[in-house]
Amino acid sequence: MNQQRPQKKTTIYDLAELAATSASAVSAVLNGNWKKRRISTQLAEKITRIAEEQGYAVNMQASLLRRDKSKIIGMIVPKYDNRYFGSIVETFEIMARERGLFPIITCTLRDPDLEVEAARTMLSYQVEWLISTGATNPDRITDICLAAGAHSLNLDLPGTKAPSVISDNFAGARELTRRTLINHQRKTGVMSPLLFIGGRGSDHNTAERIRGFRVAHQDLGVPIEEQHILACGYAPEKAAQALSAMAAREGSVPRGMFVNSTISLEGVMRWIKSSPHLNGAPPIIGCFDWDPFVALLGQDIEMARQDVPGMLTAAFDILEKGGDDTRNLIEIPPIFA
Amino acid sequence: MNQQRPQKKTTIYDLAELAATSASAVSAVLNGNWKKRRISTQLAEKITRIAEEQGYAVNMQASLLRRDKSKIIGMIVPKYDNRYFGSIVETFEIMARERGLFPIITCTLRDPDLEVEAARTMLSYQVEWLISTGATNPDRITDICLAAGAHSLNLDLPGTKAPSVISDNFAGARELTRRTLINHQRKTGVMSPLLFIGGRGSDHNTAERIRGFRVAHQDLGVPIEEQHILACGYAPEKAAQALSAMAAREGSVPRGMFVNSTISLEGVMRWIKSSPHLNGAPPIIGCFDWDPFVALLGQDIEMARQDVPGMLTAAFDILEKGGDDTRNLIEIPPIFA
DNA sequence: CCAACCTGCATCATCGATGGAGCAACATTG
DNA sequence: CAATGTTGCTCCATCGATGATGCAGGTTGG
Repeated sequence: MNQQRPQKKTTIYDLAELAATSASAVSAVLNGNWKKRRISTQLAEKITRIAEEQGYAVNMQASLLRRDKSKIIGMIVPKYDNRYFGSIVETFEIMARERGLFPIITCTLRDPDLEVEAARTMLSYQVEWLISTGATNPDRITDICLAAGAHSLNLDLPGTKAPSVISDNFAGARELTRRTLINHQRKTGVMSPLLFIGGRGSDHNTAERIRGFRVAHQDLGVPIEEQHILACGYAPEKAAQALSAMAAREGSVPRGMFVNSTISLEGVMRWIKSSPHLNGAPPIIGCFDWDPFVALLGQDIEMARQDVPGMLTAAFDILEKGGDDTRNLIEIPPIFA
Repeated sequence: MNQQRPQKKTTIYDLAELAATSASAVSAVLNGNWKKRRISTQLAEKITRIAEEQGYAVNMQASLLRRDKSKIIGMIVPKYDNRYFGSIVETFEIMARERGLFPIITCTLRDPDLEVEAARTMLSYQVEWLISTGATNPDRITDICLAAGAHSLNLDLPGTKAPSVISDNFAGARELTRRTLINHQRKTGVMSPLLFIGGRGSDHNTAERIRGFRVAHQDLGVPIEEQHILACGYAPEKAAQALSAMAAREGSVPRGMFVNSTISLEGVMRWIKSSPHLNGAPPIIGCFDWDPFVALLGQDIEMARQDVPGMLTAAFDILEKGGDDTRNLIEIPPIFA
C-alpha cells in the first residue's frame, strides 16, 4: 500500500477486535509475559501475526503511564561541535541501549537557563536518570531532579550533590605538561615555562589542570610565569584575543603552550597562522583533548585524550548500583597516544 | 530540603488537594487555558504558587496520551563524529525548540537494522515527524512511518517516498572540482586531472558528486582518468588502503585530489604523511565538507561547506506546510569560503 | 419577582496499556 | 460423584492530564 497521508494509529483494541479476543490478551502477548498470564500458544501466534500485519507499535506514552519505571535516561550536553562531546553522546547512546534504556539527549549551548529548562522538560518525560555533562551549575540540576523523583549524575564537570565522573584533570595535566616541557626542550634545547591558555578559571577542570600544570613545572624545576596562565574562556576567538593582547603587551609569546581544549586550540592555531610572532617556528603544544585532524597538524602537538568509554562505563556502573548515597567523585585518567 | 533519595512525583491531584480545589482547575491553570475555562485570577495565582513550591512538572506521558498532537519530532543520524552531522543535530534541536517541538535524536552507526529499529522506537514514542539523515534505506523508514501515522522527511540523502532536502551535490562538486583544478594549475603550472576519493558509489550523493567532478573536468577540457575515481567507502582506513593500492599499482598518486568528506580526508592525510609518494610536496585538495582544523592543515585545501542552516530551514518549511504530497527534492547549494 | 444570563468552579469520561481478580470449562483425585 | 486443580481466557480499575458538560450562586432586565 502506498498511501500518501499517514493513517490513524492501531491500538491493542483494534488488534483485539481483529483477533476476536480481548485487549488484555493482546497486551500480554505483545509485551512478552503471556506465558505468565496463561495465554495459549495458538492465540499468541495469532495475535503476533495480526500485529505484524497491521504494523502495530505500542504507544509508549500509554505504556509508561501505567508502569512504574520509564527506562528513559536523559543527558544534557553543552555542544555537539567537537570530538569529545560527540564521542560522549555516541557512546552514551550505545551503552544505554545495551542496557535496555531509552536515551534522550539535548544540547544546552552552554546556557545556564537552557540547562535548567532542558532538565525540567526531560523530567516531564519521566526520565529516571539525568546525566549532566559539562553543566555550568550541576547542583541546581540535581536539586530539580531530586524534587521530581529522578536520579542525577554529573559527567565531565563535578557537582557536590550527586556522584560525578570526570577526567583525572590534575594527573592528566601534569603528565601532559611534563611531556610538552620535554618536547620543548628537545626541539629548542632550552627548558622554559609553557603558556597555559583556554578554559574558565572558575570551573573545576580548568583549576585542576592549572594545578597539574604548576606541579609539573615544579617537578622539573621550571619556574612558572604567573601572567602566562590565561584562563580566557573556551571559545576560539577568546584564545586568539588573549594571544594578541599578550603579544602586544610583552612583544612575544612563548613557543611552548598548554592548550585547554581543542576548541581553544582552534583559536590558537588560527592566531599563530596569521601572526608573525613565532617567526614561522612551529609551536610546541600540549592539548588537553583529542581530535584526529589535530594529530595531522604537526609533529609537535601532544594530546591528552579523555577516556570517554572509561568515563561512561564508570557512570553506568554507578547508575546500575542505584547509587545516590555515593556522592563520590570518580576520576578517569586520560589517554596518551 | 536536601533529601538523598528521590521522592515520589507530584501530580495535579496532589496540587488540587493542597489548593483545596479540583484537578481539573489545576490542569487548566497550569496549561494556560484557564481564562477560557473561567478560573478566577485568584485561584490561578494560588495554584501557580503551590505548583512552583512543589516543583511540579507535568507528566508528559499522561498529557500526550490525552492529546492528539505529541509535538515530538525525531531525527536519526548516522554518527556524531564529524562537524557536519554535529552541526545538523545542533541546528535541528535549536530550530525544533524555536517551533515549540520536542526533538529526540538517535544515532544509528550507519547500521541499516539499527535505523529501522530506531525508527520503530521513535514511533512508539509518538513522534509526529521523523527526519532520516543520511539513511541507508530512507524509503523503508518512510513506509514504517506512514504505517504508524507519522510523517517523514529525508535529509542529506534523498528517498523517493518522502520529501528530501539535500545539498546540491552536482553543482557543489562541479565548483569544488573547478577550483581545485585551478589551484593545482596555479601551484604546479600544469592542468591535470584530479583523483576522486571517498564515498560509496551506490549512494546518490557520491554519484552526483562524481557527475559534477566529470563535468568540471570537461568544462576545462581536462580528460578524466577512469581508474582515478575511487568510491572506496567513507571510513578513513578505506581511503588510505585505496591510495596504497593505487600507489602500488601505478607507482604514483596524483597530487590534486577531490576528497568526498572529512572522514575520508582523515585517511587521505594520514596516508600522505606516512608515505613518500608525494615526495613532501603538499597535496592540492578539494574536500566536500568542512572542518575547522582542516582549514589549518594547509593553504591548498579548498572546502565545500554544506549549508546546514539552509537545509534545515528548508526541512522545517516543508514540515510546517504539512507537506507529504510534495515528494520533491530540494537541493541546497554548499558554501565556499 | 421571576426568567435569563453570567461566573466560577467540580464531575466524569477519555486517551492506550497493564495486570490483579475473577470466572467458565475441563481434567484429576479420592 | 463431589471436591479440587488447571487452563485460558475476560473484566475492570488504574496511571495522570484534559476538556465537555453540568450545576450552584449571584446578577441583570423587564
